[in-house]
Amino acid sequence: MLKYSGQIRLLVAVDCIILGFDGEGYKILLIQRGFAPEKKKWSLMGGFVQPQESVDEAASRILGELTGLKSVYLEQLHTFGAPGRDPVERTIAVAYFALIDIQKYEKQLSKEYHAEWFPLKEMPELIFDHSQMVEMAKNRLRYKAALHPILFELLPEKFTLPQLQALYEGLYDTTFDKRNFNRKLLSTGLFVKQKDKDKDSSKKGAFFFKLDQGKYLNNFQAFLKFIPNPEKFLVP
Amino acid sequence: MLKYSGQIRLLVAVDCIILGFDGEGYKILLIQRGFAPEKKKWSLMGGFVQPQESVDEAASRILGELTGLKSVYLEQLHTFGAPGRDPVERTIAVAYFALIDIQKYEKQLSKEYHAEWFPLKEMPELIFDHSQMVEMAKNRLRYKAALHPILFELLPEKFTLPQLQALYEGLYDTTFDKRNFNRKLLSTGLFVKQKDKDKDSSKKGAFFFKLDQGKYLNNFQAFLKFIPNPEKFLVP
DNA sequence: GCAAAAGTGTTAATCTTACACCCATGC
DNA sequence: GCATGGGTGTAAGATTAACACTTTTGC
Repeated sequence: MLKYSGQIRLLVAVDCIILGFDGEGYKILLIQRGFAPEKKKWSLMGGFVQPQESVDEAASRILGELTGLKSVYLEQLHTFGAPGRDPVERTIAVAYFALIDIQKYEKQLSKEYHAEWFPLKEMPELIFDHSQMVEMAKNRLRYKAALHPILFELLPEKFTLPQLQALYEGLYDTTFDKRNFNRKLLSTGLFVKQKDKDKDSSKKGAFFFKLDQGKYLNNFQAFLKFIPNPEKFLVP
Repeated sequence: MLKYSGQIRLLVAVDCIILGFDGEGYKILLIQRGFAPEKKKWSLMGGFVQPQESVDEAASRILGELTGLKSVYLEQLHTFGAPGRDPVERTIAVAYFALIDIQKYEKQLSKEYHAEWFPLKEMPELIFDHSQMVEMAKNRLRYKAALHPILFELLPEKFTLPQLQALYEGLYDTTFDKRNFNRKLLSTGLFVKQKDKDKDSSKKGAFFFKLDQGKYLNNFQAFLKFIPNPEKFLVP
């Protein structure tokens, strides 16, 4: 089935930037590369696109192999195609980023790949152009989260307002006024207050909220200003 | 230099969505495919990534071959990788979109490809998944133009406020109040009023403006709300 | 002199921000 | 009883949106 003669064919890989939140801060899931070159160095989880699967399917498959997760938020980020980016052989990398709730899935991580969660701020040096991919994923997430309710992909079903605020503050590495923050978030109407409280992180306890799933799915495209002064934080 | 054994290699193509504005409306530059399958059907300008060039370079090269243009706004859009998208042979397509000022460059179009500008709203059926690519490019442009001063890539050096308004109204297929529109745009401080007027499109004539290049380059990332109620128009 | 398009200000409503105190509880 | 973190309201300022008339000039 090779019919465009005279053209070269290239390896096409998928690399996944897997970001998580554990209630404390952002983490990234990395694997220790098991083969040369750069053996033992840390790397994004990746793999080659197979003959019968789409690139999107390859990304899902690779994410599933590492974490056992299906139906995780997964979005194509960017394609990296410099000729020398993989020294072994020219490879085009399509980068995807995934958002997962670490607490929910921690135990499902495959042992096979020596995967480890790193605090995003203490990420080790990565192979090839993977650091650049992570940087781009961070920017994309900041951009998107300023406008769309995407960060809920990182939270458990039930969450508290202080947790939510920590999630936003961690992403933008800043602090927000909790009165204004709560008012803005609640005004979206996306949340349903629960009767029970999270008593783990304070004496008084903070009420749990759940997403109103119907509104969430219908309002994802809603263009909301979740953070003040977005221009300070965003890179287009 | 084939060292990742056992993996298949794929054709990697670049397809360019070339959008222009001619003072009247948005246009898209298409070529008539010169070979089977789908010969004579309309198509985006594309080509294969060559051994020594990056994917970005391939996009620039392909754009240059068709239009003779260098230093045009060109941004990677998305990678399309379904197995059957090109019936001839499996090909991964990295789509880019370009913005150009038609009036400036009209005459440089290469004859070689039977290229033609179509009003974006009267675009013919395209081969493969190219229509989907165009749809995505439109959404991306709408999204980006609502927040960043990107549409100036479509205008000549000197432009008038009514032209600018037509540019925005055309993109969102709506109308804006000209008092509010002018005030909002001018409040960005990105424009320098000229002494001369454009007398072609009205009797009274409209003053020309130029971009303040310094501010434009420094403020591109500025996060401005160029259109009211963006949530009505945007798809994330 | 009139048709056609350019240009210009004000007001009301809404949204955003800054800011400080009380509440509930575990220890 | 006190330390810790959760929860709430208001007022001033800024921004946005709605709205109509005058100006210029080519014909």
